[in-house]
Amino acid sequence: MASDTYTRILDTAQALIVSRGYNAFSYADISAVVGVGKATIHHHFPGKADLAVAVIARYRQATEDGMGAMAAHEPRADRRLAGYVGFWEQCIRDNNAPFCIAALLAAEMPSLPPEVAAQVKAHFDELIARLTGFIDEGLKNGELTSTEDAERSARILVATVHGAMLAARVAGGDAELYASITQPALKRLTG
Amino acid sequence: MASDTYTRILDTAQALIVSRGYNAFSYADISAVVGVGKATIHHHFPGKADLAVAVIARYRQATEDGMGAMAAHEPRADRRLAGYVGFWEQCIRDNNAPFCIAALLAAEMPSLPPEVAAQVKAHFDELIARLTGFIDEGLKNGELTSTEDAERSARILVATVHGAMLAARVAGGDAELYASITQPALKRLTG
DNA sequence: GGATATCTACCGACTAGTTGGTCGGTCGTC
DNA sequence: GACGACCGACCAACTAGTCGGTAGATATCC
Repeated sequence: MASDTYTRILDTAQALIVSRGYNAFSYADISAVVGVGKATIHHHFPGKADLAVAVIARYRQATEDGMGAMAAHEPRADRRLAGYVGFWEQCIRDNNAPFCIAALLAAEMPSLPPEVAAQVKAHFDELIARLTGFIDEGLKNGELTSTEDAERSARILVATVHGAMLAARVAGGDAELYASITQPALKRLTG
Repeated sequence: MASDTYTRILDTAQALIVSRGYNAFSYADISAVVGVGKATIHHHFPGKADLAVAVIARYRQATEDGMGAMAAHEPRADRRLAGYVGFWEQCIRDNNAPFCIAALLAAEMPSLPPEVAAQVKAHFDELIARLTGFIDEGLKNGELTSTEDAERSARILVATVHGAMLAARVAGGDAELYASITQPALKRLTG
């Protein structure tokens, strides 16, 4: 069972990565926030890469859980996509985790330890696969329309969402700007 | 007149930032590549932030020059947009500077020195303004069509381009993937 | 049931290496 | 002789990571 300290280290690391990326957070930062010795962090996560991998692995799981719940409880494809896009709008609005950790790490890709890079790639693949599934269903039952195939539509949607996150971040966390970019992208699929 | 060393420091810093971001490049890295003492870099650029600002300022100028040239020599709006989108496709394909420096720094925004952050914001504003101009012209003379206004169309295009860069980077520099995401976004405007 | 061994969580103190940055000084040129 | 370009040596602060050790819980053996 995951101890309290273990979880708090993960939480803090995640928050720090979201705001600074992989290269600009340190064990000392986490140590100060959690109120625990640096050595303790090494006890739970031997190296920095291990810590980052654990953070992304948990993030991937949470994403999969969220997507799975949506697949189970929301039958309409258009609402599923709106749920994905809207989730991030809310995150930016609440300023809690206003950026997709994987998108941030994607930018740092060339300087990432290989294990971390592999997790980032895995997240992208899973995310695209999930959304491709949603869109594919929607195209077949007529809830969605697109001139592109499902996978390409998914990739375009994700790219737009990530690009909109960047724009919102540059604008100081502007959720309206994010929405004004992503809503048309959504509407193009939902018709 | 900009000395040779001065320019080579800028070039190297730019390349390093493109591949690693602001936080993960050091004076020592540049020193090793350029073959000049660390103190020399400080002589030309007193602080790290000064260096980064100089890199982005030069990048902004180059962008403005490129956009200005396009405005002067390419009368058709659709070809102007294709020029912008295609420029990055070529960069990814050649693997020379396969990422927009400002998009990368945008991700690191919260951990950037204020002067650097200001430059990033300025680049985004200029880029949007230029593309908005192109699109506005195109909509008026019928070369382009869109259900959105010019500025929003520009923001959507830029977001898609930046998101596609991320996707291509995760996929190990896949220019085809970049193109497969950006081409439909372009076609939506050029009809 | 009491002594003993083991395990996990945790810590202070340390290390070797790196970070951005400073200093005094040397060289060649105008 | 002033000036810009440049350098080696240095600095304090920070980096990830190591080490030996402690406190407390849990299990094991007699």
